[in-house]
Amino acid sequence: MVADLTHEHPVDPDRVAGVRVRLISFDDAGRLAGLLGLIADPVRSRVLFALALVERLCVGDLALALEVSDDAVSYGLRMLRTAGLVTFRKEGRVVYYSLAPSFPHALLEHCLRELLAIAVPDDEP
Amino acid sequence: MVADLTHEHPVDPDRVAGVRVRLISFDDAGRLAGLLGLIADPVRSRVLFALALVERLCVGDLALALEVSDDAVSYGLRMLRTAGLVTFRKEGRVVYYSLAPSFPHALLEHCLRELLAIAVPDDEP
DNA sequence: TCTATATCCGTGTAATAGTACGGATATGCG
DNA sequence: CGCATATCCGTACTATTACACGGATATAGA
Repeated sequence: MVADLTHEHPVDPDRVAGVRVRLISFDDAGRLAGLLGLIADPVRSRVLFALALVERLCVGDLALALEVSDDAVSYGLRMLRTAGLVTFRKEGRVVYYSLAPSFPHALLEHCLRELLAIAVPDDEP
Repeated sequence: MVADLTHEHPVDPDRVAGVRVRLISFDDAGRLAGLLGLIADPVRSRVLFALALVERLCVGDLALALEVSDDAVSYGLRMLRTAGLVTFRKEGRVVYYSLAPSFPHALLEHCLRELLAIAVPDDEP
């Protein structure tokens, strides 16, 4: 039978109802996913880690430090600053980026390190 | 000039060097991104929240609770269980899913709620 | 002023991801 | 035993994404 017509009646109505009232909305989940998706990228997460380590860096130096192309860094920074996660200050022809003041510094540093520890042991082959 | 040939010399060699030695590797960042990317999805994050709320649910009930298709839930669960974030137990023809024992329950619950609070205020238009 | 540098941006593209669809499998029920 | 249900899986389609490329802009220095 067609996939979406199955399971008309809940197997466990109580739990379903419990989830229905307490679960975050699809919109909120979308926003959360947007933020997480922003960090869920090797270049961007390393940019954030790098900025957390040394406070500020310009685009070219970030590219050198991460060993990726200027374009990749520039693209990543554009998304991060559009989301308000980083700020920049132009000094002459150099643009220095830093973590935004509102950036959840300790939180992310902590969470990401923990998640990293979880991620290392086993991986999907 | 071509984008990737610019910025041959670091503007701030000390900071670049500092980042180079202390930054997480591209591989680690990839694994981290993989894990984050897994959660960075409206369906999957809500699946995780739902399972955290009511302990266990079968596929069809999850679909009902989240108001998405069976297929979407099934697909999401497949990735989550491939990554070891959820476990399942087959009872008759029903498959019940739960968060894996090793799941960073409190950590994620905490982090995601915090991130959600950050994500709500402003959004990219 | 003229040239080189640092960065940004628009466009194109290749890879990837999410999901619907159709079918397969297994289990329980009458 | 046969039918309905719950779930999984392979395939196809679509949307999205990350990035390179070429060019534009601004600034510093000669």
